[in-house]
Amino acid sequence: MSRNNNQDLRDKLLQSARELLVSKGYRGFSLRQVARETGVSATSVYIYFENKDHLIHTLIEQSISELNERLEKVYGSLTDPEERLKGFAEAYVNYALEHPREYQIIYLASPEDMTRYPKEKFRKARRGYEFLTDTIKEAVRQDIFDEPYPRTAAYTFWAQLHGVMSVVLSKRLDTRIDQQEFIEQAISHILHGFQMRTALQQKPNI
Amino acid sequence: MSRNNNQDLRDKLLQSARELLVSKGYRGFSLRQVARETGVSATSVYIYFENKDHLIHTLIEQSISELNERLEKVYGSLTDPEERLKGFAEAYVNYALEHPREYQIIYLASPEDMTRYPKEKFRKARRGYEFLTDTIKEAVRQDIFDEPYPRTAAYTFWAQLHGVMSVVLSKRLDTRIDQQEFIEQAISHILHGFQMRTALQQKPNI
Amino acid sequence: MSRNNNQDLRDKLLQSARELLVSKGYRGFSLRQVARETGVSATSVYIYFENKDHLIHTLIEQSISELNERLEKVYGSLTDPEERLKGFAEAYVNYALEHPREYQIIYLASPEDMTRYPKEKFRKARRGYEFLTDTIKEAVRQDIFDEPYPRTAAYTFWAQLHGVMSVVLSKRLDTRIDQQEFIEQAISHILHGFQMRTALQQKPNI
Amino acid sequence: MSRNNNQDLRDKLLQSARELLVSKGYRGFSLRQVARETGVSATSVYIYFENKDHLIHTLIEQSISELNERLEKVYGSLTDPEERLKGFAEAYVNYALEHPREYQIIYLASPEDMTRYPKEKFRKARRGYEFLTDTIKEAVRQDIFDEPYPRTAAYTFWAQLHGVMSVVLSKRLDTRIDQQEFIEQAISHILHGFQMRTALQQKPNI
DNA sequence: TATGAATGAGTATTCATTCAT
DNA sequence: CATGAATGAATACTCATTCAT
Repeated sequence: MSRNNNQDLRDKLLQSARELLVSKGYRGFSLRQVARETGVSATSVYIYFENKDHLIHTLIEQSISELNERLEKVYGSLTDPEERLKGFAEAYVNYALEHPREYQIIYLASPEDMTRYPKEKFRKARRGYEFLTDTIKEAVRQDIFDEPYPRTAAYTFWAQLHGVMSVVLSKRLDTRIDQQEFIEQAISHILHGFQMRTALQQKPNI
Repeated sequence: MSRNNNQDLRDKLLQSARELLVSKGYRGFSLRQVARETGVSATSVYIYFENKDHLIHTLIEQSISELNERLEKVYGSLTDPEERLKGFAEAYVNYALEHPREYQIIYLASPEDMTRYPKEKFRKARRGYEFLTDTIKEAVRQDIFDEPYPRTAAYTFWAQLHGVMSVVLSKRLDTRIDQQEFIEQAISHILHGFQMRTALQQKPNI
Repeated sequence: MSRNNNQDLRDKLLQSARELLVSKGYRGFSLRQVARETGVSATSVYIYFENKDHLIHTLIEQSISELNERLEKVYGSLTDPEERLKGFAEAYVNYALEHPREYQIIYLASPEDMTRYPKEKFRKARRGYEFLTDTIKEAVRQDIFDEPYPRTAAYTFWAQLHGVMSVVLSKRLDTRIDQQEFIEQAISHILHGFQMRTALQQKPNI
Repeated sequence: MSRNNNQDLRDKLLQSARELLVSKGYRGFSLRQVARETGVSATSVYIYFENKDHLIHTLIEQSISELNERLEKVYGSLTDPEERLKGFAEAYVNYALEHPREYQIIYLASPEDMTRYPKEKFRKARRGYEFLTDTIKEAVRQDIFDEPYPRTAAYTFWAQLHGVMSVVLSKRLDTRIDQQEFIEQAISHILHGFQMRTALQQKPNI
């Protein structure tokens, strides 16, 4: 019971933190604000989190886990490499659209900033890349793609998607452009960028 | 002479600000820090910049202008759409690599955050997109690309590149991946993503 | 015990604030000064008062309450309107003389300045006027005074007294004038100003 | 010519200062503000005024002079003591109503605050009291009033008027009270307070 | 006469964190 | 588990004033 309550408060704190972190930005974020929002004393936050960075780190980890879970689901439900890749792209985009706060938190702090916390935790984030790398490797094995460095390609894929969602969520998109259309076009471009490398290189051979 | 001195200090302040803004992030950035770093009283900053936002805005504007100039140079020196597009990508990437601080500043603040400064200035940033849009339109005219929405495609292109350089500069890249290789691969993917859309759609026709 | 300590510090802060507010004026008054004077960190003030205005407002309210209490006591202990009025004048003057700081604080900020705090609280100040108005009304009923607008007359009475004490406390009085004598004369004038209006108008009738 | 220009700028500065001083209050008042408002550099103010206090002092002196002039005019145009006193009251009130800013400036700083400037200048302010004292003395001589201490009575008169106008200008008047009515009543009370003292004391004699 | 540059001091306020309870 | 008290450090910004030009 008490366990439950504690967990509750911890979760409430994380929830408030999430909201503040993205709504008010890194600048407007403070433990005091989090405590105030949660209706608890500022000191109480320290019962659940060592310090500010620890709280933020927890937030980042949670978001990364959730995103990874989505990618894992795709990985488990599809087998064709091309379909999987498309599935990854869609899962990624949907997560960003459905949980913009959480998504943005993932990219909030770079490893550099997080001096106070172990880099080891950042490794965990790489699980998502493994699904991607694995899929690309499989595609190469099946002669669908021609990627000499699958891991590099996986990072490429991820980076391109990130760029797209980053532009969308930071509201930097030209008002004359339809968001939905933009995302679809982008995914289409990115996927075809992979497929076609093979085609391109075959072209001259013909 | 005195002119020179004044300009000097202003520039020095901007320089310090640039460094702090990216190294310490939006959080650790403060006018006092800038002043301290420049070896000048905190008050002096206000002689050259109305307030914090004004200083930051100047920084952003400078960076955007410089990047745009580079793109313009490419636009002026190349005529073939595909080559131009490649040139844009390379210019973009090179700017980001040569001036990582300036590059990151461009994406530091979203229009949302900059409440104190005119949105009109953000429009200026769009000049780069015009070069891109123009080039893609030309490619479509020459039947090289098949893009129904050139402007959307331009944003797509830009967003992908941004994602790539963002990953590079925030040091999020897996240590086992060679940065140079990663960037080249990424550019290659992005460019081919454009070219091949035509090829793809022709494929079934064969 | 701890209760006591807290209340103690709060009171000490209010005390220092009172002194500074009147001695240095609205200008020289600052929370930091208050803290310094109280021998406490500047931040500590914010534990007891939301902000500067809140502290000042508390000060004003306290003074008004105390003055009103004195008037109420007079109201309760005397019944004859003329004697009551004289009692009011004396109570008012004595309060100003005994608690010059508190008295001056009452008139420090006009409703205009206090933008951050509810006007509703200013209404509280009017309780004193009610005693006056009531007394004048009673005098009119008893045919002692001939005041067509008792409320207006109450404000008149109050304003005249305020002018007198204001001159005394701001040390604007000519050095050749005895303060005690000045106050007595003034009260006498003010009271007779009320009584005599009736007399004056009766005169011609004779 | 240049003389003229200089005088112009000095006057403009005083004008801006007057406006700021009362509109924004003592707190919002600053030399920089004055300079800004006048469209001149902050440093320029120091050409015409030694420092902030000197500027403010000049303002106070000017206002006092103007008020005294009005009283002097009344003194010169009326001879009957009672009429003169009434004339003084009306002149005083009218000046406060027509030039609220200037009027309030007179009472802005008490001698205590003006540490940086000679008390001697405050003596000048007393000229107004002399007209009053003189008039009361004359009334006593003509057996109209019975004031043992004419100078004290003069200060009494002045203080009451000040209280009245102070309440009006600081907007402390109850909204249900008509300002015009209030002022008239107040003047009437104050004047009768003088007249009637004689009457009162005669009364018992009858 | 007028100004731009520069500064030290000061202001309100917020924050992360510690400590005793 | 939870909190109130307390603080040192920091921040943006404003100001009065001086100085060299």
